[in-house]
Amino acid sequence: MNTLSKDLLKMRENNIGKLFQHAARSYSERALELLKAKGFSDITLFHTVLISNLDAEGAQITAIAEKAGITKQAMGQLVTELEKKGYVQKTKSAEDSRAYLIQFTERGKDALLAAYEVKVIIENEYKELLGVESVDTLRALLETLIDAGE
Amino acid sequence: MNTLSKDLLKMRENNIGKLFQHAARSYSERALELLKAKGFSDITLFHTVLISNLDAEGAQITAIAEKAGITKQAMGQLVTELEKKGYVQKTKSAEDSRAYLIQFTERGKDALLAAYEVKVIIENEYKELLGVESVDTLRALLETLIDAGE
DNA sequence: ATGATATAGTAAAGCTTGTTTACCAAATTA
DNA sequence: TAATTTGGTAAACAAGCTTTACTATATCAT
Repeated sequence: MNTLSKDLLKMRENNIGKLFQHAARSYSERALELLKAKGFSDITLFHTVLISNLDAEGAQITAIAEKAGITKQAMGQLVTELEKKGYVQKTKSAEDSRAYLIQFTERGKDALLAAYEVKVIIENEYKELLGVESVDTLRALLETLIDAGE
Repeated sequence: MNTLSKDLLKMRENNIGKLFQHAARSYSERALELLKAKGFSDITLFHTVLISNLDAEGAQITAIAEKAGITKQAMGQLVTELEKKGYVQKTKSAEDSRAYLIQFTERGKDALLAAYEVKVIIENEYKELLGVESVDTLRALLETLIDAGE
């Protein structure tokens, strides 16, 4: 069973995992492109990890980190970067003097709104390409797979 | 248009890009788990970039790199690592004395076979979960999206 | 109230998965 | 034969993290 048949080699192509990866990258690149077009060229997708996990009331670093599924150190770094760029602000928490409250600045809110618009644009592009029903199907299938994997 | 409504915040959840990412990670983790169970615990998914882009006849580093879509330096590093682990061998090319021929060792062929089996196992798991037709649909939709993105 | 423990956050080092820049040697082309 | 291209290596750097270790504050048990 050790000889490598040509057939086997041919069948290596197109595993679903790779399709997921390519789709993810394709989405990311498009999203970044659109975000740039809307005037947010200093944000990377790394930054959107924070932006998309912070809510309007603000939250503590540890809480956002947990929600985002990364360490608090990594989130701390993100906060520092986005604070420098003027998207979030960091104030000492009134209730807990160890903690900080991270909140959107006005520019941060603009970015969140833009991110949302980008999402809608891309989904519409998908709908044009595949049809509305197929996009729903795609989403449902992905969700089923992801839920099963946990 | 600057106020952040709760509704908007709610709608941030579940963008398709994230679903792609999660699905990709879920696939990767399962693949690695199965590969480990088959006795290949010293390979990471990074390594499969080489394994899945090398064919039975062997090829030059630059050629594999181009196929894999990474730089030749990165591929060179991969080759070095997998050579150390005994999965590939590197011999001087007869035709071009600048070049090397990278080929699978017996263990490398075993790994390739195992990788193929893993792929089949995961696809069967997906078919059990979603049904055969839906897996085909999923694949077709992903391929359409990816093709359009290029 | 006090000591033990948990939690919020920071700091520094290291890892993975690469890229960029710079280079050498051999091959090809002019 | 000179100029350019190609195969490969080396070293430095970068993104996007994690691990380990630490400080300061808060909470819990006694």
